[in-house]
Amino acid sequence: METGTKSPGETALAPRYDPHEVEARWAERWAREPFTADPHSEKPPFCVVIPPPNVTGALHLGHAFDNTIIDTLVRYKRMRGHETLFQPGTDHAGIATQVQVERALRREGKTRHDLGREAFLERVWDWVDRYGGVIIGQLQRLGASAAWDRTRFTMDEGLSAAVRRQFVTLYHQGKVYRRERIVNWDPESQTVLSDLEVEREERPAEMYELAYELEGGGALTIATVRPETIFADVAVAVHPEDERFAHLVGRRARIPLTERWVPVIADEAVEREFGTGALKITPAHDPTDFEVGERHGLPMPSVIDKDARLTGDLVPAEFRGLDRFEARERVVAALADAGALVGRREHAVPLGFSQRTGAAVEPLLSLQWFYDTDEAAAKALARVESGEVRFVPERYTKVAIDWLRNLRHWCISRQLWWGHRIPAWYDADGNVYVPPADDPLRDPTDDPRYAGLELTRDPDVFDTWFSSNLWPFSTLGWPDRDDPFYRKFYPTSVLVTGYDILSFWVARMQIAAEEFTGGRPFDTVLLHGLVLDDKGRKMSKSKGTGVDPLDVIAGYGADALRFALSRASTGGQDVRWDDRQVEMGRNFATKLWNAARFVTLQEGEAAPGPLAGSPNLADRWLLSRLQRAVAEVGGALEDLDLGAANRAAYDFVWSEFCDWYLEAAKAPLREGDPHTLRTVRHALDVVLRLLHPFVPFVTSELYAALGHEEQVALAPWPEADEGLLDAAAEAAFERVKAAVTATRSLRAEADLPPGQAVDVWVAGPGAEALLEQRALFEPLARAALRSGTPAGSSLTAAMPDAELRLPLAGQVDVAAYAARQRGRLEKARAEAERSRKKLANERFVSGAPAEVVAEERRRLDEAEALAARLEAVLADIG
RNA sequence: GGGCGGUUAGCUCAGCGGGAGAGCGUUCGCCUUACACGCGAAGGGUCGGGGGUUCGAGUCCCUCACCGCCCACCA
Repeated sequence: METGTKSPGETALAPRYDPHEVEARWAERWAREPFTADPHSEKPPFCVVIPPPNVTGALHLGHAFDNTIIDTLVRYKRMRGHETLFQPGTDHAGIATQVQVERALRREGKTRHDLGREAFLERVWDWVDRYGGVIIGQLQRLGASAAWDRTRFTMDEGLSAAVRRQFVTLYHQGKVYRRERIVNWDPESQTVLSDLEVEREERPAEMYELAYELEGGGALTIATVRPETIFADVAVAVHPEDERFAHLVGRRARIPLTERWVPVIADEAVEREFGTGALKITPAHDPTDFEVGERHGLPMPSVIDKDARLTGDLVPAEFRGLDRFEARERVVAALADAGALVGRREHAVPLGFSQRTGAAVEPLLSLQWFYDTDEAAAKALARVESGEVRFVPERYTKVAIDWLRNLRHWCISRQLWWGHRIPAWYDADGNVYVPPADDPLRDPTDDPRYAGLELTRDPDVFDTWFSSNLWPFSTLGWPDRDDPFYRKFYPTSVLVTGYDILSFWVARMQIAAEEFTGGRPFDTVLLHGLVLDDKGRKMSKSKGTGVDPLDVIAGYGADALRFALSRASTGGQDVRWDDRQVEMGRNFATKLWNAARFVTLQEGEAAPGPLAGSPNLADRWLLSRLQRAVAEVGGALEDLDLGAANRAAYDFVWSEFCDWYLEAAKAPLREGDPHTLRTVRHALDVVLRLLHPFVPFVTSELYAALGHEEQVALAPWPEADEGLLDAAAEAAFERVKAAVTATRSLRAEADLPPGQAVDVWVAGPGAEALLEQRALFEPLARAALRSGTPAGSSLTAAMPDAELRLPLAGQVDVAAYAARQRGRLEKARAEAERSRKKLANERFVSGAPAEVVAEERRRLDEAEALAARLEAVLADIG
């Protein structure tokens, strides 16, 4: 590739960095030559599967967050010598995709029923073909170093077969069963939903008190928020220990507006304190009532249909066919007329709404497929409790445990067309036929044993999550356990996702892994927060509060976006969107570009031989600091703390490498110092590798510009070299830095133009050491360093071991200067006083660690020396 | 009703047991031949309130307040 063959001097780096051209070029390369994984490699594996985005969706910030974190880790591990597999792919997203296509159809004035199942599915597949590649391209633009040659889709042949095997196996194990139970019905999308797909929200409503006439006289008043369902009542319940009603249990009550008499029963589910203490039991339309009905063996008539309208013979003709909300008003009016309505008041009730359509969910009795996950969940739970599966941040361990403990049977069938069709067939009598366990792909209609039977296939499909739960192993070749990828990369290393789908996806993957792989699907779960809008609310497309990552990339570049996201990933905290963080990333990429540009502009021969022992203090300081930075960044990445890694890398590169080292290197480089040239080039090389996981594009371009044939993504992570650590050089350089900073302050206080040549006089015990580093000091301070004290008046900067004096020239605001010095003196005195007090405390001296006490003594000395010098300075001013 | 997170400089956030940091913004200087998406200097915080543990507490414990999220079958 042409970008890989440039050598320094061959093509100068552009004076201004343009991320768009550079990023587009590298993204295109990584798409064309993906980072393939070798399952036969001897290297240790590191595998992360992408949380599969909706195949027809567009990249949003949640995806950008997932993939930035994943890719940063994967790039790091790759450089660290792991065989990495970033497994990409997409999800068919059953209900979401079907709703999209139905919406498009509606614009043509059609419904899916006008087309019929087959034609509709063709439309969906067209849709997938048309939009299906879009999000993959967007992920590539983000710089995801995934194995694009292995891209999977949950409706692929292989993955579909895996889903089918899952169902068939579970069916024959008796864990999957078909039953009539109360379910969450979405009347808008006309399908059942799992409990997780229902969002609870409190809504203002009314609670009605209704009097049920008792057999033999009197009445029992019950409380309800759903008076329109009274026609499906099969009992009235009170608490077994409620003496107010004990005598009524066993008698019968008449449902108002009807002539039906139902028993008064006693059940613990009734709250004595709530409402009137009596409850109507409507098993077909309330989950609690359903359980009560089961306990008491009550009939379960339904009066609401799948369009949420009142239906059936039990409903008086005048209400039949009415929508549930309209019916409520009419029934309430009728109840009032009949004198049965004895009270009504405002009462907030938690209502269920479909996560997808927003429609109010209707609890209905319905025949559906359920999955009993208890056994597998218990195994998964044990692995979480033992720490075999680790959660980061750790607090989510408890959330995961709670969730695995309190699982209810999962409704896996959906009345949709788009998805994996349930491989179950029925005969005329309703008997179920499922493929044999050892041949799950064989339809019962092709099974000679059932020849002659009239079998119809279940029209329903599976919940989307009933395929994505297999993702960590279905993408690696399962059910073929001999697939080299499955053998090499399973279980996967880290699962990265937002905490909001912990229960939807993470727990279900663990359960599926227990069922089919007999173990954990991943070692570690790294959960990140949600990206919130600038006001701290969840981003929402419908409210228009969303930020489009593609706009961000267009405006600032993908490196900038990645920088902002990795920096923001601390402790699973939510991220409030802030353009300034992205700007920071853009500026950083540009800074790096310019630093590299400076380095590549240096001509000459670098010194050969080892780096250690450079005669130049700045070189030794930088090499030592570089070691620490590499260790810190690597350590933070090993801890999965990307925010800390990002900060450490940023701080080192900007504040130390650029601000101090490159500035300090300028003078030696001007004189052709081969040691400094070598150090500068080496340091840049290391810096590019250090930063590559965070800002892959700009580092790739620059690394190539340094003349490397191999791309930086495949270069080794910087080697730790303890021999380059040099505490003495660090301390000595810090003293020079302090003197330079003090001199610059003097300059600013004296209001001297930066161009003006000045002398600075140094006196005191530290003078000698500074004079030795004159060559380093002078260009940084832009001042000539002289020994001793100047004649005439001067501004003085006091350091603990020396004074720096700048001769006064012209008018200076001495009063303001003196005030500042007094402020410093006060501060120094206060610090000295604090240290003195502390050291006078016997319990501190004996109780605290020796090095802390020693540090305190050092501080005291320093503060006292500084105070003394400041006093002298102030005395001079008068 | 349970559980969790947050409250640190004007803004957005790091720091989570040894004397408060960053970016942006503000003030003052600078086109100092890598970089004005920049350089230098400066100002700015009793780390939400109260109590406790400790030689020492943004940092650990308790408590209160406010903001936010998750879970939950009082109709």
